[in-house]
Order: sequence, then structure tokens, then C-alpha cells
Amino acid sequence: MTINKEATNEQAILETAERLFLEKGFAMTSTTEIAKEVGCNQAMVHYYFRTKDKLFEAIFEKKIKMFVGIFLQTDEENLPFLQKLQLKIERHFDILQENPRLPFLFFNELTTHPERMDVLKQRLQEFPKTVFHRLNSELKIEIEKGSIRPIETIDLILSIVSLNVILFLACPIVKKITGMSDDDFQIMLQRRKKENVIMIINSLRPLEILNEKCIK
Amino acid sequence: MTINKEATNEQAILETAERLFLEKGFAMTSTTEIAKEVGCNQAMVHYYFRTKDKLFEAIFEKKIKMFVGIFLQTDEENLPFLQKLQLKIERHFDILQENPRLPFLFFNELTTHPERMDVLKQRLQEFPKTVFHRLNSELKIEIEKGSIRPIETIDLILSIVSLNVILFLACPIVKKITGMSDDDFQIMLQRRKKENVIMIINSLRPLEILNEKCIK
DNA sequence: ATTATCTATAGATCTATAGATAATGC
DNA sequence: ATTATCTATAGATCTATAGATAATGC
Repeated sequence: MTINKEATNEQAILETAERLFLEKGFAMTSTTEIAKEVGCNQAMVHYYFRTKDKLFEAIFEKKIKMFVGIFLQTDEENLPFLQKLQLKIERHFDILQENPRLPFLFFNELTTHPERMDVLKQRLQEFPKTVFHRLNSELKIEIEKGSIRPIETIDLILSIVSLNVILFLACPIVKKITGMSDDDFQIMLQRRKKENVIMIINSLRPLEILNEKCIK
Repeated sequence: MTINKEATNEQAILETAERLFLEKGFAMTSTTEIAKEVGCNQAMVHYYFRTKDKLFEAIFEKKIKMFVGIFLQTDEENLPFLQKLQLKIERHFDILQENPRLPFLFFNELTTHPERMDVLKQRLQEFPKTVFHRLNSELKIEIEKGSIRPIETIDLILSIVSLNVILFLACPIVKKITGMSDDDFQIMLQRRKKENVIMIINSLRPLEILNEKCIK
């Protein structure tokens, strides 16, 4: 075997599997189908990866690594808090846009195969200690200054993730129901990106007046 | 057959199927498993519903009907816009809390079986004409008055849905990763319900100052 | 006579592996 | 001699149906 050809076939299986898993999820993709699309034999898939599960986990772990890794690239620019926050929201959005099917895969597989969460949990251990704590202390300072309203750090993160992620989760549904084209959807995404930033930042303003008037 | 017993068995299949589909999705639930849990024969499932697909669609359509139906119950209370909005957000949240696995089922099945969206599309046709248009006109009035910032109606709806829905989608993942108990999660949900209301309402405030300072 | 239930099985998957054969590297 | 590829198949599902049997309503 030339190292070349070996790499080519193993690689092709990996790439095709990744594409199909992202498209349709683990359960609905068969090793037979992967082999067919690669143009090789179904036994080959098992030759390289032993089981369908191992193949999936290789891909899954790679994706988690990549996703978390991007967040750990610290962008310690010396900007005001809200501008840094804006950059973070936009960065999160951009990563999703480059991996639009990842939220589907994560939700789907983590929900239907809870044991897969262990990998995620492991990978995520370093995460809170960096992103979370840094954001947390910066946030507390701003709240004490009174420049933004009181909010739990976890709530802020959850809100950002919610607003960004749902667009990609709902993408096929929205497209189908509204009959939007891919281009239309991309335009809508760009508008939402801005809207989400405004939404989050504006929602952080101190709220004494509004609070009294509207929230019981 | 006593009408009683017939109803009992058919009903039991429906209920069990609903539970299992909500728990694990369509693909991962077999008619064999449904029958086993009901305590009847696997052939019975097909006797009453012909195919697994028809059984699923019966449940799916019922759920969509229920979900849309609740929203169409108009609550035309004569309150200020923001208070009405708050009630709507809370109502949406409450419906989800009563049907916590519904977002999973919708996302999962609509994404993996696009043809199922036709049912949803049909059911949803009446929806925009009521909820959307009413909200839309009220929103426009408020924006013109300058009491809230400019925002597209669809963006507001998307934001509300995002913030509420993701909690229930992410529920199993969050529970597993944080090791939260069911009770802890319920407490967290209640906090998020309030937080989401504040988030949305606060984000609608006019934003001239902030805009200039922080959003390019 | 009709409806409900059971047994049994066809036919279609799908995963995983055993074992033969071909290609490559030494 | 080792690694890659193929053929063939075991064994486990799973859905759907045919056909026999039991229960009920008239």
C-alpha cells in the first residue's frame, strides 16, 4: 500500500462519514451507505475503524476539540467590556456559520446517546476555567460599576448561545416552511447576527425604570 | 370487543408510542418495543395503525394541533404592550414546560424527515394570520411612538422562541454535564423564565445612546 | 358476523467478521 | 511479510403481513 492510497481511502471514509453523520445523524447513516458513497467496500469501513461507533466517536471528538479549541484562542484585546462582548458574540456566530450542522449533531447524539456526553464533559473541563471565569470577573466589575444590570454569568452565556444556535438548528425547518432560498437564508442570517448583538447588549443596560413600570 | 377494551388497547399503544417517540425519537423506537411496553403483541401495533409511520404521524399531528391551538387562544386583555408581551413570553414558556420533550421531537423529526414538514406547514397556515399580524401591528405602533427600538416582528418572535426553547432542548445535556438534579433544573428553569422576560423586554428599549457608543 | 388478538414468518436492513486474494515494502 | 481490499455470510434487528384462533355483538 502506498501511504498515499491508504491515507486516501481511510481519509475518504472519515470525510464521507462526517458529511453523512452531520446530514442525517448517527442512527440514520449506515456503514453500507458510507462505503457506497466512498466507492469502496463496506468491509473497509470496519477494517479501518472496527465499529460504526468508533468511527462516529473519532469524528465527534474531533468536532468537539475543534469547537472548544476555537473558543480557547483568547482574544485579549484591550477593549471596553461591551465591545469585547460584541466580538465574542460575533465570533460564536461565525464559528456556527462555518459549521452549521454541528448544533444538530451535538443535540441529536448527546440526547439519544447520553454516554457520548462523557467525551464532551472531559473536553469541556478546561473550558469553564477559562472562558467562564474570565467573563465572570469582567461581568461582576461592570455590574458593580452599575454600567450593566445584574445578571448571572451563566444566564448571559446561555442567552448568547440560545440566540445564535437556534438559527442553525431551525435552518432546515425555516427554509422549508417559508420556501426561502439558500441565498435568502444567508441574508437573513446576516441580519440576525447584528440583531443578536443588539439584543444582548441592549438587554444588559441597567433597568431600574423599566423594571418598576413593566416587570412585576 | 367491548368498546372499552378496544379503546384501552388502542389508547395504550398510542400513549406508549407517544412517550417513547418523545423520549428517543422515531428512528430509535421500534414497534416491537412499543408492543412490549404495552404488554401486547407487536402485530397489534400494525393492526391499529397499519404502519409505524402512520402511528407516528397520528401523534405528531395531534401534538402540532395542540401546540398551535394553545397559541390561538387569544388573550385580548387590555394591557400595555409590554405587559401583554410579558404574558406571551411566559405563556410560551409554560407550554414548553408542560411539554418539555416537544422541541426535541419537532427538531429531530422535521430535520430527518423533511416530508413531515408538510403537515406542520398546513397546520401553521392559520398561525401567521393571527399571532404574527396582531403582534406586528402592535409592535409597529410602539416603534412609531418611540417607546421601543426598531425591530422586525419576525426577529422578536425568533428571539423569544430561541431563548425559551433552547432550555428544553439542552435540558438532558445540561443535566448530565453539570450533574444537576431534576429539582435543581426546575429551579434553574424558573430563574430563566424571569431572566428571559427581562432579557427580551429590556432589549426592546430605544437604543440611541448605546448604539453610538458600542455598536459600530 | 365482525372485530381483536396471537403465532409465525417473509423480506429487508444492517453490523461485524472470517477467510481469500491482491498490492506493496523489504 | 505486511497491509489493504474483496466476497460471502452469520446473526441480529425490524417492519409488515398472512392466516389461525378467540372474543364479542347481533
